[in-house]
Amino acid sequence: MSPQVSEARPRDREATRERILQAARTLFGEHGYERVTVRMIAASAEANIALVGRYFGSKAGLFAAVLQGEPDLHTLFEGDLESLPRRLAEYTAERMQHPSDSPIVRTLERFASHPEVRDVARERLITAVLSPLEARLTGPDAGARARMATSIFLGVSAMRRRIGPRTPTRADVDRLTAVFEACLADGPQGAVE
Amino acid sequence: MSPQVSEARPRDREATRERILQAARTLFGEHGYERVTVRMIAASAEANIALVGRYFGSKAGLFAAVLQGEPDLHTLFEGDLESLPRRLAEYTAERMQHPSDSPIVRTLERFASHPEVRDVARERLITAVLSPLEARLTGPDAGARARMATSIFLGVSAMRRRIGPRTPTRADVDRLTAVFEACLADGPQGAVE
DNA sequence: ACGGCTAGTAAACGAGCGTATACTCGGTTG
DNA sequence: CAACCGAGTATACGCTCGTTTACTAGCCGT
Repeated sequence: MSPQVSEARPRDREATRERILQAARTLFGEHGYERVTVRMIAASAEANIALVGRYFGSKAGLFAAVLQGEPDLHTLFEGDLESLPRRLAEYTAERMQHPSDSPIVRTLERFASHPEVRDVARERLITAVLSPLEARLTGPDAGARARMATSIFLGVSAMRRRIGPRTPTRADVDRLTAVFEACLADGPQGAVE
Repeated sequence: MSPQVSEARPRDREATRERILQAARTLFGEHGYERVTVRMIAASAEANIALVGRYFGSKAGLFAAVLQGEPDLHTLFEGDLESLPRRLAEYTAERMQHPSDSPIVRTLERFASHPEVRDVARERLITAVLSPLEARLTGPDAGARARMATSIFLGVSAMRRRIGPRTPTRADVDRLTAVFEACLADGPQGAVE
């Protein structure tokens, strides 16, 4: 028998850890925390179940590691302020089309009620989305406006996936832009009237 | 010993069924489908676990019965069209303050990925919220506008509860009103510019 | 060549889940 | 009073979960 029957993997702690992390990233983003089992992750990573506990302590620890490793959305909030609503709208629309992109956002969208997980996800949401967005805003109530925009930013796509996974049209993006303008405007009542 | 030691309940099939249904309504609304166990429901209703299966077939059947029994939101969408955005905004804001109200909405907000449950919840969401709202709209893209408004309507409060359960201020409601106006307007680009 | 460290494995643990079964017992009916 | 129907009960089944334990086997320094 030739030795490449099963293509034995070299023993590499760091590479295995990374495979598990990547599998968890994908699966958590796809199905959410509670619906993904440690066995699913291990199978997807082609690693032994026990290694998840060994390298990350627990399932919640692995989830935290996933969130830690995800890049921030800073670049989305940078650039000129005037076109920020449209950038948010386009990013939101894109997430509707390619739901497997951006596992962190999908994970945050559906992070559930597991107490252990809720706190770490909440903190991550604040540092990755809410705070950088708020930092860009001027005028009164910047915190409240950023909070509402974040809610729409994440909440819309979480719901949209449920009530009709249509690909957003140009008009949808335009409307979404108007929505973000209305909620980010620094006037006393936003874009109303 | 007086006979009221444990205040033995009279045997009443319909009353017991109703106690289970009410307990499920509350718990599902509070914690979502997956996080509520049949045992929790039975304990809360002070009924035997087996009765849940007897009266509702299964946990998913009980969930469906809860959704069936909840009243529609028709009244919210009735009335004059001009003030509809504000009514939506105020209702959304109220749900942020009193999250235990309206179990159906909370349930729909967080209905998860259980296939059995997703379909019934989706259908209920469409008939209770999306369709009546769409029926009120005129102009082109009424379906798309109603879909986006529904997404915001449910998604915002679902997210808001995560990133900061503050009671909405007057300015928040105003901003939310502007948001709904922007997304419900029948112009080509809503309220923008 | 050969211990020893360690990545990786196999298997089981205890707990909790939804569900199903066999039973008890109170109230009504003949 | 006795037979019976059905509401309510106690309990266990089969399963999956996250986690842990005891073990195997490859690589390295000497």
